[in-house]
Amino acid sequence: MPELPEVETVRRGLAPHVVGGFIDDIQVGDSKILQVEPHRLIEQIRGQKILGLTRRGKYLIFELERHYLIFHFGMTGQLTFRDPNRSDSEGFKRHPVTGLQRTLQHAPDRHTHLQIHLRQGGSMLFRDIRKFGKVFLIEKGEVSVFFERLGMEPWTPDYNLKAFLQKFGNRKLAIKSLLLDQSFVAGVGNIYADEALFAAGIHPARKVRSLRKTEKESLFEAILQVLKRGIEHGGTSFRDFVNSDGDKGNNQEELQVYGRKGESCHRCGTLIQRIVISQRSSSFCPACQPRGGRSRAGKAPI
DNA sequence: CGTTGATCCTGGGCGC
DNA sequence: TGCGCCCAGGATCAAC
Repeated sequence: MPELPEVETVRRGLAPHVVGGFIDDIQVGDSKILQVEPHRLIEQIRGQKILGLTRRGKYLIFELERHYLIFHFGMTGQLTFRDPNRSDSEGFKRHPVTGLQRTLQHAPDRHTHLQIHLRQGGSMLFRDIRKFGKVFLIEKGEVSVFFERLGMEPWTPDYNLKAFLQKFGNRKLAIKSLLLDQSFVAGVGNIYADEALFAAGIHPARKVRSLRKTEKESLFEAILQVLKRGIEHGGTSFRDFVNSDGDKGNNQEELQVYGRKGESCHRCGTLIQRIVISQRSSSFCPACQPRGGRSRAGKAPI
């Protein structure tokens, strides 16, 4: 579940290796993940210079001369840099405690669906076990249409309290579902949605229309806070996430509720519960995030 | 229009 | 030990 902090972690790790470089050979494994004809992709990007590497929500964007090459990691997508001057690690390593499947720099395997070799040496490997990831190639002029349905981007002028409050409307769905909607705030997924709701003291099943203004304001800040912490800790490696070096992040150690069902709340000791909202698991502290809300909006704990 | 549910996919964990 | 079953879920699309 690479969300905004994980994609940003990959972006930061990859940029120094690839920006300014030229694309040489391209190898395609399972073309299912490609949203462009394989031969067209190869034709169009071979020889192109990588002018920049940016991010929008959960999308990683390579700026080429005439195109944008765009990655979405889905559930298990990994984009790593393979340095020819470093040796590959042998297969995959299992973390002794977390059981996390991990690897440092690795050679392509059966889950590696795209290899982009660079002229100066080195290559980018896109690996995706569940193949929910996608690779797009679009003309530069198409970029605004491509992202037109994406919502506010954190840390840009678009992400402001006034716009945030307006997006709520008088809707009936659960706040958790709204947070997962990429047309609301771009980049928030299941992990950071649960973490933000905990930080704001809001029960995930609360209806959007029932939230007080003070609660919405808390959530506005909480989203920024949990995303920032996620980036600072190199992303959350709950299962498959690895950074551009093939190494895991550290933010899983910082999680307050996600994946902590049955464990004690770090803030009050109550056991963390898990419920399902719109087919998605939601973890929360029943004491810190009361179903009926609070008499006064809780300030972010931690 | 708003909202929910099915769908894609594979590995891991569990029960028997 | 091995098999079958179920779960995880981002985005999209169909259906209510």
